[in-house]
Amino acid sequence: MNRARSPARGAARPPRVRRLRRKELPVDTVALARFLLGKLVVRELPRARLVGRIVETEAYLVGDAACHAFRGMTERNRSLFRAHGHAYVYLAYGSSWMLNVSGEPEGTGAGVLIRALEPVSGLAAMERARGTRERRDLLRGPGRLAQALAIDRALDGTDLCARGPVWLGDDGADPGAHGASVRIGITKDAERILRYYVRGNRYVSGPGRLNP
DNA sequence: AACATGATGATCT
DNA sequence: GATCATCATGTTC
Repeated sequence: MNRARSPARGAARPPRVRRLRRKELPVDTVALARFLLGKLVVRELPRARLVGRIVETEAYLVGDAACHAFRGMTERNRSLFRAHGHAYVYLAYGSSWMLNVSGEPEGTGAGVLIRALEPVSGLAAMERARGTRERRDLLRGPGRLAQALAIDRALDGTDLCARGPVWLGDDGADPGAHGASVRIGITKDAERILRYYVRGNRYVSGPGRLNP
């Protein structure tokens, strides 16, 4: 591999990452969507640890027609009803896996879609999984990040606050200023301002007009 | 029939 | 390099 392309140029060791505890997560889906900006998604693979910083999220709420749980629990959306901090992974458009974090107490269906990550470490494995070395395209977009991190249905229901194949971390980095907009790619309840992103971050997805 | 998308190619800078 | 329009895709209800 070409070490010159590593993002950790000049770093003697990777930054220390602390796993988030469930009681640290807001028990409110909107609050969680904002809280997660700047935090880390850590994917443990047999040969590598892949890490990305969350730079874009969307909240899907109780009573929200765009939320998969809107019409009640089904076999697919079951994980959305787990206690906050569990993974809900589903297939969109027949080909893209979506990673969500459940956001309410057990029995209530709502969650946060992780829409984009900034690459932090494990870039070589991400490049292999994505079939490109274009850094900006590795994790920008919910389907791309799932592909880069080898996230699929096998991870649905995973406790993201426990030791396991994928979890949420914090390295103490300043999350930076947040922006908000309508959500991307939906038709129902499309006017609600429930998308959050890190202002000025190059790895945020979506059209420029939504990222002022 | 709808759908929480991405790759591609055209066009502009 | 950025942005935009187009369409392939197959699960889910």
